[in-house]
Amino acid sequence: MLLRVDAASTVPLYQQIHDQIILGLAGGGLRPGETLPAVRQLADELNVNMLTVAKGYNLLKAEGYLVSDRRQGTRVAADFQADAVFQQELATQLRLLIAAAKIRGIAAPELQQMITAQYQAFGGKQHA
Amino acid sequence: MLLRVDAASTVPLYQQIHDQIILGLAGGGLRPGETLPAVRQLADELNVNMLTVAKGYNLLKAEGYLVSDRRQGTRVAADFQADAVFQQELATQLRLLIAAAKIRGIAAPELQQMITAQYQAFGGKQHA
DNA sequence: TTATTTGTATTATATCATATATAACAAATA
DNA sequence: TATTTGTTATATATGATATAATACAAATAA
Repeated sequence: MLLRVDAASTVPLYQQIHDQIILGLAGGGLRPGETLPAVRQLADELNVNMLTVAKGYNLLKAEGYLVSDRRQGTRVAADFQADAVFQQELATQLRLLIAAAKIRGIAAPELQQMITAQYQAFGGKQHA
Repeated sequence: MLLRVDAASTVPLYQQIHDQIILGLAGGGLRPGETLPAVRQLADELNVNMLTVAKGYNLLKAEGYLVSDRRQGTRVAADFQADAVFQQELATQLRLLIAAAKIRGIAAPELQQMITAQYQAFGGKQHA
């Protein structure tokens, strides 16, 4: 899976790494059990510091997407469910997006169709 | 419309002000043409600095939600459409949310129902 | 006129997040 | 033994965030 970062973006580098791995998991470019690049290797590829990659990995580990040990490096977790914390986060972030869309005249069906399209773009069968 | 901020949150104060005004617009607690509190007054109510409120207002003005002049203070704009910049932002942010939901086993219909519920929670008729 | 209120601008300061650089450590492997 | 893994530690630099204290221009109200 190919990762890229934009140093000029206002989005922190570790957050960009985090987000792209989430997108990779949804799209099937990363699968449960698969090993990710070592922090030093990915840092070298992206021209960022080792600790920046580690910060992105650690965030994903705290969320349950990745696991690490000193034998096999960092791997995708076997499975991850939607716990209460995630449900709450999702609802909060979705509410703000919906509010902005609604006041700009975007109705519910239009937003729902965007969801349908995005789900199909990710593909239907991959991942845990 | 009542605003509150949480100084302990990781979300910047000016961003909290920004987000709550968006939610207020969607819910009808704020209407087109309505005057907002003066920066000094709101700063006093929230116990934050005047410039922090101004930063939140300025962000909303840059997005087209508010307008200011030195006569009548800061008011809600008459109308605001969904331009290309907004559409792009919406799609990007929605994609990340959908990716996270999908890999946690949340299917499209569940997400779409959340949208239906949130739209109804905001109410159907208000605002431009 | 004078005083007040509005958003805005300026200058200074403090703190935290972000990011880097460098080095070292423990655990496992080749 | 040497290498690779994630991890930890220390130090440093920069930008974002937030505050403080003034001041200004424009409009309004007394």
